[in-house]
Amino acid sequence: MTRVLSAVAWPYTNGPRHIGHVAGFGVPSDVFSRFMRMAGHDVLMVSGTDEHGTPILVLADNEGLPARELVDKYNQVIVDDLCGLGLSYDLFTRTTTGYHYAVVQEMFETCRRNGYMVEETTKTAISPSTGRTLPDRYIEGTCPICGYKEARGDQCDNCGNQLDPTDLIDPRSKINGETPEFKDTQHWFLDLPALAEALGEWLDQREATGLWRPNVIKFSQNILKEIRPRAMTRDIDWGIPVPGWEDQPTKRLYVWFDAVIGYLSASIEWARRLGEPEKWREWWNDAEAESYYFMGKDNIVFHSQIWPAELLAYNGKGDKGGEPGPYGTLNLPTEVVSSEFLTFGDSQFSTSRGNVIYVGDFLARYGPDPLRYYICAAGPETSDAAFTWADFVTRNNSELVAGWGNLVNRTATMIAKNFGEIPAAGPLEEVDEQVLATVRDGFTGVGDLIGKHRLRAAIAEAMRVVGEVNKYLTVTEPYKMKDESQRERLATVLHVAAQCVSDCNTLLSPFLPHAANKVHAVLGGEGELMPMPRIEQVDELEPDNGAGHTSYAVITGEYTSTPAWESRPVVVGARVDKPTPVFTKLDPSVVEEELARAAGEPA
RNA sequence: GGGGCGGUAGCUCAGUCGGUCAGAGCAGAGGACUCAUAAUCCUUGGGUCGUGGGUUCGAGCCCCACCCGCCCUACCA
Repeated sequence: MTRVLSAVAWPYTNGPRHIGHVAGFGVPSDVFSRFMRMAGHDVLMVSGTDEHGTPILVLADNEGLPARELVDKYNQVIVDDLCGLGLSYDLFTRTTTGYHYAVVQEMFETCRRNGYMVEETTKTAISPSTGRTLPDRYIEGTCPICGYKEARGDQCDNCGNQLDPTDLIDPRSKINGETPEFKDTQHWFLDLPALAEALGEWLDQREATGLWRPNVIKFSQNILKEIRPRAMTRDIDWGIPVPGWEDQPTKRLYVWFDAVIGYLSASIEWARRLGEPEKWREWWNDAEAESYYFMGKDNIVFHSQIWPAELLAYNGKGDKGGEPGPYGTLNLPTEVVSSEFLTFGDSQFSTSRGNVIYVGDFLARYGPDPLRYYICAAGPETSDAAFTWADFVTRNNSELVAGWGNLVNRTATMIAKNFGEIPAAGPLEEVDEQVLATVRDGFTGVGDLIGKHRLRAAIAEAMRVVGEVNKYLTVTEPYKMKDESQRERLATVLHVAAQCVSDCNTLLSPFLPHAANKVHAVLGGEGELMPMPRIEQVDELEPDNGAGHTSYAVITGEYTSTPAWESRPVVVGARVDKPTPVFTKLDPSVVEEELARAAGEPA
């Protein structure tokens, strides 16, 4: 048994999440976490919404809402969506809690005490009307090199040259068109160069495991070459106050500094709510514990560089030495599991262009498991993957419904018709032994692949096993055994089939937990096979220290009843009625409907 | 501009150390069967492995150049 931290990327509360988001971090992390629990490991799965940063303020202005109300609104939507997908978080919280603030401030202070936070003066663009930092990307102007009128502050999209916002001719804010002011400002910088050697050693060690996806490890090592100090504070009035700068309300911690600390603060919050406030340490201080971080590729730098650098600084493990703070020596990531991007046809999902499929809409129309299946079978695991409605319908109908759903249905129908309960088996023939062995071997094959985060291959292997069981029924032809003399053989074949369906259901349960519960019931099982998360309203633990909530919704759950990753004998005599289909076949017309909907036409 | 990833059958993608690697699933075609949501099972896969060079006895797999797509480059997974 190993303690496994499943650290799942924190969705940003600037809108509802689309299916590309959950394809990147959500479903893969849940499949892995569910599997690891089944394999007997002690999993702690944490995440939450990431609610600070300039984009929130810009959007709040646009929507005419205070930032706090805006993040409350989208936090609620995201919580509903992720819980609806069945993502089995132990705690899904948020960054605007007093508890998170306290942990972030402690991390900051210890990093600073250890010498890894350096105060520097820089020139930054400020919005004169709001006094906020104007990030380079929010500034545009005329490119001094090619004369392109809409060059961004950080780069000209026309000639490709990297720019400094102060170089732009006629710079203006993309938010409101005003001319930014460039002025000197004080900020705390994380001294990444002083941590570079330790980071490099850690990455080399990680590379040696051979487990990281090659693009992630290579990218991470590469960005180490040009490492520079990075500002961990901002001129903004939305975020976590900077310790020591409480008298300057327009200085806050950089959103990414605090967001990654969420993995730690959520773990501590979880333990505290459990009533065992030190229990989180089993995942963070024990060097034997493992931690897996799930995200999209645009987040790699924050998880393979910034976050480990913060941890090393906290642990006092960089060039400047130092001592860990009260949280002790914290574990660095075992593995950074990054997905590529799911695209919508040929282009990226884009909320602003309306080229988007929201998780909530998808769940309402098709339910969680068809989406989970699609993401596992065709998701952006090692390269960008294109979602199309036609492909979704095809995979749903010809793989999920016709392959797996049909096997469940035909097996249960024959049992219901002939026995009404799972019959006891007579003597097994070779064909029976073979199919049972094939299914049992599936646990090794599928499990290894999930452990390596190869979900596409894993679910394909599980579906191959399903195909073997379908073949078994075709070969043994139980539906032809109508004579009384064949009754024992019929019972044997159907018993074996039921056993295989049950085992296939276990094999597929990390991917399709909702369907797993239905199949479990079809075979006369009692209760829930796979535990599900729930939404719970909780009280703020540090009401005086946070962003003003007194209570908020979290996703949590009780997962100790998770079944083991192994074949479990079916219960002879368990009642089996004529089943209703577990999966729904989709009419091909939904492709047209969805395309019309995307085009903004009434469906 | 710099860095990264990718371009393999109609579609979506596998191809670890260079030598049965030219593959899988789906779609299509033919056949069998009927328990099942017309589902299942069997048979059927000549695609210049983006382009042009190079290294090698031998290259999707290594090197060079080029074309195309995507991502990162201080705040959209």
